[in-house]
Amino acid sequence: MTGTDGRLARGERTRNTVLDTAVALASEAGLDGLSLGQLADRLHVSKSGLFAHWSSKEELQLAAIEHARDQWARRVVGPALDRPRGIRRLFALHESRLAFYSERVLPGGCFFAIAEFESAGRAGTVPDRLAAVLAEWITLLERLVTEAVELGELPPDTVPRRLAFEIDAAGVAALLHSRLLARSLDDARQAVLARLRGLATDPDLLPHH
Amino acid sequence: MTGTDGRLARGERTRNTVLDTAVALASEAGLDGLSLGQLADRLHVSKSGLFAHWSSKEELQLAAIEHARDQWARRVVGPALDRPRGIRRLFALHESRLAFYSERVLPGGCFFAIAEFESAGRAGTVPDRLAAVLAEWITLLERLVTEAVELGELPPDTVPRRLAFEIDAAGVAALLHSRLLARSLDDARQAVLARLRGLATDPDLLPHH
DNA sequence: ATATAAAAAGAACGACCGGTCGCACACTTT
DNA sequence: AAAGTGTGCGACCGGTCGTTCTTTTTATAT
Repeated sequence: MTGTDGRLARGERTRNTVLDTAVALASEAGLDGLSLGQLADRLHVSKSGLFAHWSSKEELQLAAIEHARDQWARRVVGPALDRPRGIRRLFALHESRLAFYSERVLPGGCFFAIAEFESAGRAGTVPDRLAAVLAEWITLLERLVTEAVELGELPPDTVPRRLAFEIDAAGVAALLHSRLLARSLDDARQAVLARLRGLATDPDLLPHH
Repeated sequence: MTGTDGRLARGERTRNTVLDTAVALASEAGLDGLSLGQLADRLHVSKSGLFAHWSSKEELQLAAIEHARDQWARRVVGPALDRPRGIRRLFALHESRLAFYSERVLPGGCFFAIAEFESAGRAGTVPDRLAAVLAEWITLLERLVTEAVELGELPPDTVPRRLAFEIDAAGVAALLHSRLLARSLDDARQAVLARLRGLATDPDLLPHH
């Protein structure tokens, strides 16, 4: 009987554990600041043991990106997609993003934000992949805006790209200031809520406060 | 006759040159990522020569913060304060910030943004000083909003803290995405312009597009 | 039981990190 | 002229970085 090789299963489990910690550490120090020595120490593992699973730091970084993307899809995008299409789903996405920050799922707040800042202007496989994931996120926001327009919940002259930018901006700033300005997460929620209620053809689809 | 010690003058000149480059490098790699070796190489100077002016990397980091703050005050805040008080000055501040980014004054875009991300959640003299400078910036934005309200150019029920947050958020997101999304700077301008024109008692005080 | 292959440890590498030291030069003060 | 001070260099320190190589442990397959 084959199919469940305990060795492979153990490796898979190890990889997952390592990537969990790697994403958490990188959310604080960035993908560059992430050090294999510190990562190994945190996991009570030898540094060379990591090379049994990834052949270089860059490969581990790329794996961490995919891991963080999965986490984001599961914890932020997933719950929003449970809501009905349109303006409610759009706002729910913004709210679950803010919840991800306020629940401190990652100690640094957000893996992608610091990674994007860090790799701005640089070239390479890692920045390329990060750019692709970011484009995915912006496209998702734009698509939800477009759907709300098509459903008649937002006015037809809405510019999806700009509204998506505005909503994302609130999230980015909330994260950046969350350590310093206590109310930044609440400000980000209220700002987008007020903006969407101002635009919505039926504001009652959204919470009142 | 005293007052012009050639040695002191030379030192002052050197310090300024070093800090210019330090701020530029730190805008890309962050204050942590800033390496004394790379900084010295870029300036065609020996590493130990840097220690003739600052006793540790942390002191150089603190000096770089003050240098970047001066630069920001001169190139962003100063021009805006030439405009008449009120909503025009408020929007001018946003515009000169975006100009600072689009002119690529710093190769990384903004010294403070990456420094703030990097030092989020950490303790120490450097994060403390960065927090103080950020608070200064937010306070300035809030004050300009408040002035516009007092002049009757914005409605009396305006919440200065929230509007300041919204304007800052557009700037932060514009910077973060400027490397990837070509129109992010224009989006940030249009978003704030539309928002302020929507609120203003006299929209003609602001540009039309 | 034994062969096999994945997982992990351990030691060592060259490069770079922030930092220290002594020394030389330029300039001012006495 | 001598002493003192600001500036800057080159050599070097202990430590950490990513990486490589060899060896040992662990679990499956035969």
